[in-house]
Amino acid sequence: MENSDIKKLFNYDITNEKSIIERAKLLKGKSLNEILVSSPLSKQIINTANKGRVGNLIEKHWFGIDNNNLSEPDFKEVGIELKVSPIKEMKSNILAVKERTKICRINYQTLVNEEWSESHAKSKLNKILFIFYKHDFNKDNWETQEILNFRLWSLSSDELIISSEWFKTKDQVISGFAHTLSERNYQVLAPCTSGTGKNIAQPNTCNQALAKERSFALKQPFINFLWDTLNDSNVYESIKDNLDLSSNDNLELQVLSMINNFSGKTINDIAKLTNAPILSSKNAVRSVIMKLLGFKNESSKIKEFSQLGIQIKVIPIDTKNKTLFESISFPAIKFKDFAHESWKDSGLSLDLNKILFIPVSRNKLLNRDIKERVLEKAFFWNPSITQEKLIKKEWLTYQNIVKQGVKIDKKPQNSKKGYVEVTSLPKESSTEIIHMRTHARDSDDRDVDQFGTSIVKHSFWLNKKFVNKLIKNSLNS
DNA sequence: GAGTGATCATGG
DNA sequence: CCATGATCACTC
Repeated sequence: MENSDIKKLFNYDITNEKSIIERAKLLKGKSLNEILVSSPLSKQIINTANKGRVGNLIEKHWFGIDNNNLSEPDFKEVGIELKVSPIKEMKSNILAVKERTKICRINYQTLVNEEWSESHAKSKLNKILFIFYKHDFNKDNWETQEILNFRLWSLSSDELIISSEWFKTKDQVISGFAHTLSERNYQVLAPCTSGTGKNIAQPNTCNQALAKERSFALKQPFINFLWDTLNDSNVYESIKDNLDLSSNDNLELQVLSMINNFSGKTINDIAKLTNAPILSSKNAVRSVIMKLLGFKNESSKIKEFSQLGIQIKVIPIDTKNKTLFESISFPAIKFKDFAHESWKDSGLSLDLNKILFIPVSRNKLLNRDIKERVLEKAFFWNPSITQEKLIKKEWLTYQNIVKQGVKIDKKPQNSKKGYVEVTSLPKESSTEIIHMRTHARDSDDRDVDQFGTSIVKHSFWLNKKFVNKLIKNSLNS
């Protein structure tokens, strides 16, 4: 279609950034069906099996751009690439980006000769117009999915980390190890498997090893940060600014050394040294740590941790044995959603992406006072390849049971209701790393599964024994 | 005292 | 009020 035709039919100037943004603004609140209905083009049957369907629909029926597989940006005159990103409801009231955003396919043969400034990836990354829509996994509701918001993002602010990860991928391909690439070794721009999953040839390999087909993708936490700051950017503070760091490379080490400088001290001592108030709430310890890390507001979110998908867990341990009192919980799942999730995009997979554990010890019997608790040695953890495989296996076991329908028996016991509900879900003792367990206000705080069965709210927990091993390893290292 | 389902308590 | 971090409490 000619640009002049686009102007006539779609009422905006495809060669002008402002005009494109004005057009994008009108998308807010519209359902996919409304977009189709308002389209000046003839409708076609949408193939709901096509993963690019939402993007294609918006490109074609809202912006008048023909679907293509050219390697130039969608709005080529202004160098803007259009990406749609599904938003899912993680827990009530909290909306988050569902998955990574694919940028472009990696061509191993040509990548090795590319320069960053002229690369295929950079041409797609320079400027991206993200369009966020509310995802519905039920295909029958496909057309009612609604556009929530949009954001124009420029590479410049994050080019350092993104280009360095592009080079990291390139270097590995140059050295003939494209077959050992893994998304897990990257923080923002990652080579993730894509396409049909088949294995293809790579240059420079010495044993003819085939590599999986991959694409560059911006990882979920990074996109989620862009989404989250649309709504309220004030809740974030930068830890790099607070600690005066120059790059992401040593972020973790710097954070650790900052915290571990104070290990062995009581919360009271630390609060005094950092001029932090001690709150009466359960996150009192966390608040003190935030002050220690230089945060002005102890309830701020940490910008870089959000972008990199790192979360902090302050974990109570016993002074003597340095072991957990309890397993560690994550937010409650929603049974209906859990039955439909894929492991990679699951809530748990994101929660386990990377964790900063901050153990705080107390005497099991005597010491109830938060002030007297002692900061122990903090450490980062993310699942190793072996651990992740096991976690995924255990997660799938739970998912399969939920898919079939959880069985619930009432067993008499001396509780409020006179019985406890025993489910067919595996217990902690029969798993190694994670288990599922009730997580509710009380036994009337319930969820409903896809069969209409009422069940007490549950969440995933990290097994006590497993985390105890992590603590031990950290103390011995 | 480990294991497991139930429940408390705070702050947003 | 509700989600969640934290912990309780009953049974074996």
